[in-house]
Amino acid sequence: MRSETTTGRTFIEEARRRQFIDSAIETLDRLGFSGTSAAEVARGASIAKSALFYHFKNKDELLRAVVSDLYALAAQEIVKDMATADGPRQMLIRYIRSCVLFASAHPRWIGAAMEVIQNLRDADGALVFGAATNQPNIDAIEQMLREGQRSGDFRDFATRPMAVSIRAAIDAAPAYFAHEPDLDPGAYADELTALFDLATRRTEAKEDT
Amino acid sequence: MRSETTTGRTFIEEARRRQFIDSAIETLDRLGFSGTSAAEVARGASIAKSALFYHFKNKDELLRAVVSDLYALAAQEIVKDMATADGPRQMLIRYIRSCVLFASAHPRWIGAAMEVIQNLRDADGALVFGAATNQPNIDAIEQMLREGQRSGDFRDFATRPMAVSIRAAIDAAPAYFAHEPDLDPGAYADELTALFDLATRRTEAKEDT
Amino acid sequence: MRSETTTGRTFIEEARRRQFIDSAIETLDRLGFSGTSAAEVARGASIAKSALFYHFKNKDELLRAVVSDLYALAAQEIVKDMATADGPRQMLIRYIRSCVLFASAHPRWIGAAMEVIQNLRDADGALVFGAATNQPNIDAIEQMLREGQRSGDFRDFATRPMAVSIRAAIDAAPAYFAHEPDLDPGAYADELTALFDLATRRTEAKEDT
Amino acid sequence: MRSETTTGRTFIEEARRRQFIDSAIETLDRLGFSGTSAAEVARGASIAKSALFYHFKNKDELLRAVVSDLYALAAQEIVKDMATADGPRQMLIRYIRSCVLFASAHPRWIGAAMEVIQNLRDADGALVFGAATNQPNIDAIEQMLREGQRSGDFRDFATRPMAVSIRAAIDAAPAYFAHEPDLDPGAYADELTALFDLATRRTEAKEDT
DNA sequence: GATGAATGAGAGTTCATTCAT
DNA sequence: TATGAATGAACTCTCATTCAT
Repeated sequence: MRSETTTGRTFIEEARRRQFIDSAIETLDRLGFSGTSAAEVARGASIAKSALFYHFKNKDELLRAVVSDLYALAAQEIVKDMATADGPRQMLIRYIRSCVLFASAHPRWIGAAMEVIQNLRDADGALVFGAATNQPNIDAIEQMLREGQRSGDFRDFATRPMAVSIRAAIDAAPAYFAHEPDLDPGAYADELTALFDLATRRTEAKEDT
Repeated sequence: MRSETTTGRTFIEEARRRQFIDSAIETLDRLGFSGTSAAEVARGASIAKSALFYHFKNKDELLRAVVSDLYALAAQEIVKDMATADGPRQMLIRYIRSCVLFASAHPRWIGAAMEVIQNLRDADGALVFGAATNQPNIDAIEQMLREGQRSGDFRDFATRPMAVSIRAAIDAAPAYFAHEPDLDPGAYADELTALFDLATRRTEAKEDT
Repeated sequence: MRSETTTGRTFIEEARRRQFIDSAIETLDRLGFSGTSAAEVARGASIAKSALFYHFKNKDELLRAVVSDLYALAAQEIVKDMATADGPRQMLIRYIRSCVLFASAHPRWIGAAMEVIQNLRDADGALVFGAATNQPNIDAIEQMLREGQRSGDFRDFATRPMAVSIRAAIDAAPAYFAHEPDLDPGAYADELTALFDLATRRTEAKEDT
Repeated sequence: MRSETTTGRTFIEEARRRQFIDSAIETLDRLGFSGTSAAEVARGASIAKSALFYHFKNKDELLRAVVSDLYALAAQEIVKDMATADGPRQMLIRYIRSCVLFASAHPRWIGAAMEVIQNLRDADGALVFGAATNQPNIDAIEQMLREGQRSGDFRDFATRPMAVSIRAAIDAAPAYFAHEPDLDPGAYADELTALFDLATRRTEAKEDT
């Protein structure tokens, strides 16, 4: 009977969740994972601490939401960017560029998410967003790379170390954007794409850009 | 009259410090930064918790020791490895190779140190091992790169993004060594050196952008 | 909308604060300053120890409240008593009498407050209620004495040692009331007023009470 | 066989005890009772902490020694001063004067002893130097007062409150000497003796109650 | 005699979470 | 829905004391 979004939550409910998530992002960025207490998040949102546990089952669920909301947004934007890419080299270039520009658009959110990814653990001490979380990203890159090797666009290299390095280079970018806001993200993306294009392409035929 | 090491500590004192540091490394690796309580570290070392505070002024000092002991060892080994390198390209290759092999020799220690570096904060909430800690590494890489550009061995690229990416690729390695112990570190190093050699060198007899 | 007292606290908040303060007084009286742990105070109030830190920022604030609440009450009562005093001699007599009777009404509270005053130190090791706390009392007495000397009611003596001794005699009283509950406070006050009246008054004219 | 003092301790033993006691006095004066840890006392004496427990059964015994050594010295000096006093009035005056001058000679030691007297408690929470410690002093004063009343030198007053007040006035002096080193102790003593002489003596040629 | 090393008990404080209102 | 109040578990750290050397 009452107005609901597609998530099955009321608008007000949705609004409160966003308030808490936004405050969590800001707090994670400012004070880090272990400085991010429920009290601090609630204070930042100007809502009572106990309300947090009405909207989220527990603190972990809030932190997970910080990560998953970001992932959803990133996936959507990056997929859109890559839709029109043509050929393995362009796909890789588009992927790197898209990731870097996304990072430059949300440096603090990404920083916050990284705090959670690197620190949030379950009762056994295992990382909640462990290797399994980044693995799909790396797998996707590896698939692009193997595709390019099969098509002859890429030289013959071990795909795993290359994929890991590409992902690492992308993940290193947001820290720079966060602390050096004058950096030109486009130029930064250009450098990264050039780097990995040179590192991956087949070198025989030499008349490319 | 009493036997002392070069640090001004007795042997037994030195031994206890190592016990605690080793236990801290193991705990950081297993439970992460926020799971690493003084009680857990002491339990791992089978020594009373209060003894920890006899050997270290406080918990932070123990954690700092985890990092600084590693840094001291790494610097020593890497400098030794690079001593005989000849020319910019070889120097970069040696550097990367040396770092990767060092990482493969101490993956858990490095993982533990990273937990501390990314999480340990002072009373003001500022990271103790902040940007200032990794910056020297990146600066050193940048200097190598500029040297190579001046000598004509390297192509013309922005040195900062390249240095950041090199460091990121190196830092991403230990996580893999830790969880996939069958990985061949030498082969991994070969891939990385090839990657960045291709990305940096002046391409023969040609008009690169 | 919620019922509040003049302090800006809710009634229930105010009630809990009083519970803790009362328990602190009882504990200070029974076990002394260093025996008064947060755990013991909470146990005395039959409330969880952590609740203490919900109502008071820290233990020091609780202890300070023990003192300041007492001061507020004492000031109020003594000022009221002295309002109608006429002439220096009567003022001094009223002051002493009023202080002694107040002490006899709250001997344990005063003892508790003295524990705090004599022991509570800040981070630098300086007494929180240092000389500066008692000084105003002594200054007030000195002013009365000088007034009486100017008007010719009091003989010529050094005001400082006299004021210090008056205050000391008053402060010594509650310890007696605490341990000898049968003592008649009125008689005790009479003795003290006689003592200091004789010690201060001008002796020439001899037809006073 | 080895050289011993009258206390049954060797010279060196005696010397060490004094070192610890002196350091304890200094520490009590500087940091107060609860700041006076065994570690701090040992540091002040530049001796290992564990040595303290070789020379004293426990910390309490050290603190008790701070008090009892002072008492022994004080008793000796005051008795000597009073030996030649003649008549109740002179005796009281001599007593007050002697105490005040003694206080001015050892303000810090007295301050330290007071810290112990007011704070040291046994396992049950009872003051080790409780009422029972000061009582003899007060009793002695009371006896002087009663003597004077019997002989007709003193007027008729309740001896207990008077004795308590005299003792309190004496005890209040050292705090002033400690913080105002320019104060003239002789003058201070003169004021006190005048004060209590007037308060106690039979007023000439008159019909006091 | 004297020391460094070790320990258990307990200190103050924080925190995620619950619950009556 | 939202809040103030409360709690138990856990945390870092200090302390008096002991003991092998």
